[in-house]
Amino acid sequence: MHEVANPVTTVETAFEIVEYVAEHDGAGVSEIATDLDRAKSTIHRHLGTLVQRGYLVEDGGYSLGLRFLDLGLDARDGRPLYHEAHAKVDELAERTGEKVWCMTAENGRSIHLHGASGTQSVRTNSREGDVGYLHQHAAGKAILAHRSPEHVGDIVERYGLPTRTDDTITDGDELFDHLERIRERGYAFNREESVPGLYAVGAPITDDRGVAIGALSISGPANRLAGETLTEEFPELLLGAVNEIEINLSHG
Amino acid sequence: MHEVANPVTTVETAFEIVEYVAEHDGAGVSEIATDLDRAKSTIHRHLGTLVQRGYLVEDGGYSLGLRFLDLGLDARDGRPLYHEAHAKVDELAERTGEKVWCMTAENGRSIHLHGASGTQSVRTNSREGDVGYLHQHAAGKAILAHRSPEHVGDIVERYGLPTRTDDTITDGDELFDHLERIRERGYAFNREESVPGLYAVGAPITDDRGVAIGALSISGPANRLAGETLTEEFPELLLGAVNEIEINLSHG
DNA sequence: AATTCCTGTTTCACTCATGGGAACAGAACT
DNA sequence: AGTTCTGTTCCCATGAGTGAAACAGGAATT
Repeated sequence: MHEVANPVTTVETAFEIVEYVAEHDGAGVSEIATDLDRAKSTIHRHLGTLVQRGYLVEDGGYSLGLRFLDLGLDARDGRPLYHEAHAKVDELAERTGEKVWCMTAENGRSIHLHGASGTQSVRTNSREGDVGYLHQHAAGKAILAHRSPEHVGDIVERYGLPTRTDDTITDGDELFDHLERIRERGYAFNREESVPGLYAVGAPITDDRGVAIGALSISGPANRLAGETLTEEFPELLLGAVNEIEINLSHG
Repeated sequence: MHEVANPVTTVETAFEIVEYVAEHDGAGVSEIATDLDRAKSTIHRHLGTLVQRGYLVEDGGYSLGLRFLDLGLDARDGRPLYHEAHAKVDELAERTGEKVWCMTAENGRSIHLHGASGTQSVRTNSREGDVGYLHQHAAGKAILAHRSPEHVGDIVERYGLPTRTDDTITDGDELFDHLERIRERGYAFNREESVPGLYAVGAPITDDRGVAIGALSISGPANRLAGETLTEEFPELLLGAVNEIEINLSHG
């Protein structure tokens, strides 16, 4: 997994602070110092520099600055996948009435790129930009199935297989078995592996070399995604959409 | 403007690198090193740590990581203004057919929070998350008009009054005159001060104490935003929308 | 095929900046 | 007035970031 030899520790603490503020909006110097186990003076100085650059704002407690929004949208808009998948995701959501996501992978984690809700979509607590684990959902497994075994092994080694429900895959061998079948089948299922009562289908978006660069998924309540809807109708819709996206990406 | 005494310089260089990559997508170690005038080894080590944390990705050249998207959307969703203004902006765009923006200020700079296009909107190159100068547009001036003169003075001192068109305000006294009139009038105009041929109206969104926390603006081609449309109709629409937003913010 | 000129990588001293401790001030509450 | 938080500032020691140089690998040149 190519560990970094000498990380710049000062930068790491800076981002630890940023990430702490992200999770504890409105935190103050003392609170951050005690929770991160650093001297108040250290935190104070870091906060000052981060504020000056616009990455944090202070208003009786520190919060994330909108500087991140600029960079974040820049990052998103830099991915052709986002642009190509956007309309297709919306279309699938309208057609199926369910929740549809375009996801991608980065650093061995899954990232929600764009989602659309149909008329009867379940309300999940997922949000664009959310970071998750690839082995926990249909889209992520579809991606893993189309990556090299070494790559998958590295990811498992790096993050483990954290559990979310009783049905989350927690065993490495089991995961590889799943991926094998997903590769043969062409798409992945998720039966309550991430959220109880939630089923999903996911299909990979691959590049010219057959490596997955992302995936689309349709998810909904288990009772509605039953029988041929789950095993025939939705997979077919996904494969059609995915195919179009792949063509547009290799373009044109 | 409360300068930071001792900035953490290592963190500053880290963000210099991040910002460089944002503007030069796909840049490499050598390029960054020469342009930022640092040793290659330094850049190399910084890039490594930033990649490991997910803030950059490497794929034959470095790019912004989607980690920023997560933080950026977090920052955006943390602002009540964004949520309250969202629907109103969409509504105004549909009703007027023009481009409507909700903007806010941070660190003395303007930030595009949410925009909506009407049926005949001009295509501007503005994007959500974009950072700009407050004195250059209607929304920004509306905000400045409802901030303390000292605060405005600090901002002018910090960033100057950069020009964009022949009509951009470049003189401090002139700016304060404008703000005076905007304060009396209740809304601001922008006649080709940011983009040639583009007119706009902006109205401030203030808190309980009368301090501006953001603004709405409607912009369109000068020929269409003429006469009473600019001076009567749109200001009235804006003031109505702004008023509702203010009520919801102080809530409720 | 050999050479050149790019990359990116690694190593290693040196120095400077980071980090922590402690002293300080100001607010909020008792 | 006293207590206990908060955030701020100073300063010193040390540990970490920086840069120079040497290195390796690839691409494009000859």
